[in-house]
Amino acid sequence: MMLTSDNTRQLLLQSGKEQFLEQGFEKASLRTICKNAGLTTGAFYTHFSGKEELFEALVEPMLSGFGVMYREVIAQELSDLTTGVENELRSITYAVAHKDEFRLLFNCSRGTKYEGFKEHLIRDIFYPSYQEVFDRYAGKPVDPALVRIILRMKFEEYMELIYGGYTMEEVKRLITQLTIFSEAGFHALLRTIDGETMRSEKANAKEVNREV
Amino acid sequence: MMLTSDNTRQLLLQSGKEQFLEQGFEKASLRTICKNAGLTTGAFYTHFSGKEELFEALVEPMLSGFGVMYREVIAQELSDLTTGVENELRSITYAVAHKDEFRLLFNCSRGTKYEGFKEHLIRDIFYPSYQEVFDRYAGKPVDPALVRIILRMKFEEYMELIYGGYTMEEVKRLITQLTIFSEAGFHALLRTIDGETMRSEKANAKEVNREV
Amino acid sequence: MMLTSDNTRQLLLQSGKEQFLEQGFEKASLRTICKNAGLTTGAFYTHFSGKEELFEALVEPMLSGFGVMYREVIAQELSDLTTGVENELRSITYAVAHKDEFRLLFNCSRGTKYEGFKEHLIRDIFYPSYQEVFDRYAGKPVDPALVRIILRMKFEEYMELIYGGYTMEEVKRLITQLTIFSEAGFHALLRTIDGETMRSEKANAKEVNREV
Amino acid sequence: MMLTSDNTRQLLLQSGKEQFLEQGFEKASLRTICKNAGLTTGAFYTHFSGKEELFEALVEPMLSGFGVMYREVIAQELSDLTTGVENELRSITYAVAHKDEFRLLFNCSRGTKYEGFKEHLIRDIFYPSYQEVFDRYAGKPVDPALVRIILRMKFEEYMELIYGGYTMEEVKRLITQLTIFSEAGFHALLRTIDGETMRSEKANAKEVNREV
DNA sequence: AATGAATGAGGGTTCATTCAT
DNA sequence: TATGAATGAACCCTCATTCAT
Repeated sequence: MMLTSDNTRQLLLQSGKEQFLEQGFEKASLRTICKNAGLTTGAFYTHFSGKEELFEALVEPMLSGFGVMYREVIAQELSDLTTGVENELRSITYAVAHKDEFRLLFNCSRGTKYEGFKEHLIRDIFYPSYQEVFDRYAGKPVDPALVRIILRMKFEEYMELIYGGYTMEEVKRLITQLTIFSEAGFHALLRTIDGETMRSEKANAKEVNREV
Repeated sequence: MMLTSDNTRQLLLQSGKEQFLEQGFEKASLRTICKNAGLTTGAFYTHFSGKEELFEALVEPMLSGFGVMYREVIAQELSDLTTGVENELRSITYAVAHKDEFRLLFNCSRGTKYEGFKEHLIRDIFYPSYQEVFDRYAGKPVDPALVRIILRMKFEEYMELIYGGYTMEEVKRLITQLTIFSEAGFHALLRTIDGETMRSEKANAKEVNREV
Repeated sequence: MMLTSDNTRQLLLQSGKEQFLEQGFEKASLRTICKNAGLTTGAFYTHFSGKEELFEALVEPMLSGFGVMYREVIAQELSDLTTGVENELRSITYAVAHKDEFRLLFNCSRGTKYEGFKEHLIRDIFYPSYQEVFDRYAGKPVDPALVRIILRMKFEEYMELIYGGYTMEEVKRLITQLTIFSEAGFHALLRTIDGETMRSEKANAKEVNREV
Repeated sequence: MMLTSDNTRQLLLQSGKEQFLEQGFEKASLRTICKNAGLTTGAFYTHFSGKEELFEALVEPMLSGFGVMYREVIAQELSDLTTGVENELRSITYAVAHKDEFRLLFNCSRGTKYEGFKEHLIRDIFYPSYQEVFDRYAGKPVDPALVRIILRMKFEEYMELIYGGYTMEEVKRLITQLTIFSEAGFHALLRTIDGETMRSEKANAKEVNREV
């Protein structure tokens, strides 16, 4: 009977995920979710306190898992600036494994407490560490506007890698290439900003290649 | 007076815009929109045929204006590959002037015929010309996956430029810097892909700077 | 200007007739009626006090005309029992000339004070005189149930003659034939009821033919 | 309990029937129907998918029952021309038992898919077989206009028998008498049309009586 | 005589949630 | 655990009518 209960809960989670992905949280009908799960609306409330709790139950495990992973990644990122590709690959692998939940979080959460989570993530979680990494990497404070923009671009890069339907090999190759892209770009930027444009091209160019 | 009618329409558009931005199209209540405009729900239908028409009236003028501008920009882009910065600036300036409407279109249109417009824009409008520009620029076919990703990054760059609250001077500076970023990145990418990584660093590095 | 006014009124009457015939009184929309007449809803109220008055204005002239005619017909019917065909033809001719209005009255008046008019007409207007004619014709009281039924049948006969799309010649022929039908039927009925079934067939049969 | 559910459905059917009969389908208010049934409007949708389904639930069982019966009746009618009275009695008995539903169908169905059902019934269902019966009975093609009219008269005869509030004995007697009426009338009509008016009165008159 | 914006009530329907069973 | 009937508020929308202009 424990099994039945768990099973029912799983059915509801699955059906809820489908509806939320398809319709968004607000438009998704609890009736439809229950019907597709082969249950009545009444039964739903045995397992969840309401529509929002169902959404939370879908998203929360992924979120805490992501939090654990992210803390490890950022620690390593700060201790060793050359671990970029592996860390990114690790993040993406996690995200691909939780594709649907990420989509729920980013695209289907209007009306839940996770509405605006993407902005929160970027501004309050990613940005501070990103700024720190950039500052260290550049050896001096980098324009926050540039960091913000490049962070958002990186975020979008991830999104396409996650949802583009690529194999993990393709993802790995693309990450490698995009790291070349980003780091070469960043270096060129630093040179320009420093007014060092005409200086030490060789060294910089070599560095780019070495890092990739 | 004549003004009353126009005025009411404006009040509804304003109130609608606020509600749609705040709640999204589906969740936004026509009652609330009307109440905030100081009207009964019945009065609404003197001015609009329904909720969706109100949304369209908010978004359509911006869209056709954008279409006109985009056709000009892309024509120039194809005829002269070095006009990037000005064209981008022009696009962004337009978008900043229609901030709210763009946000309606991209973030608040679920349930309207504009749902999925962002994907349509990227995939069907921007991507083909973007691929063409990249192919010409590289002098050979570029991996579509890379183009897609870089396009999405560019798109996100725009988003931050539009919504980051920057002055136009800041935007101009940032675009210039980000063009350096992108083009340097792209060149580095081409070199890598060509297997030319170890060769002629100087020439390439110079080229990057010349073009920007 | 008097002409303009009359004209507008006529436009509204025409448009109203069409809508009432098509949708019935209740479902017919005053907005649509006005729009089809090329007017605003406000203008309507210059000419009519409301939706129901428009309906009345369509039906009332025909009704009083019919009342005048009917009183003449019934007077003659009572004074000369053999004038049936001419009287029927006269009634039908009138009805055909006011087809639409009759249809409004009988089929489209739900929600107006004319709802139930057909029942009123049959029960309170036609039935009493019909019973009287039958009683006189039979020379003794005829079963009211039979009179009611035959009256309703006759009424339906009229409906088909009016709305069947026949020419006036066809109508005339059909009335003549149906009079044979009705009178032969009625005579047979009287004989049966009288228990005179086996008697004086010849006389009765002759009488039938003579009367037609 | 189980009864509660069925009970509620019955309450809604009853209340719906009353409102539909009183106001017609379109004007009848679902809110009123529910209120009279002692329910909220929301509860209604547990039992019916909408207003029209409630109407259908009232009318459909009667319709299919009538269809079954009618097919039997018409089969017998075609195989044995003298079974008229019993068949009519059977039809009327059925109709009397479903008085309200017939009225819903014929007088209260505007706005439903049953709108125009009476015309359909007369034109497409009854008329063809009626014409056939008449043609066989006469031994030659009978003027369709006459058949149409007499059919409509017969239909109206039924209406009065159903709604006149007669006992079944009265109905039986009236049908018998009206069969005499109709058949005598029809025979007279045939004689006239044949131009045999002056000939063989005796034979015809006898035939009439024999058949009735 | 005509406009058309505005009213306010009501339309059918859907919703997340509750609760007796 | 699960049912599903019931709630009551809210949804978008349409209506006949009014009235300042």
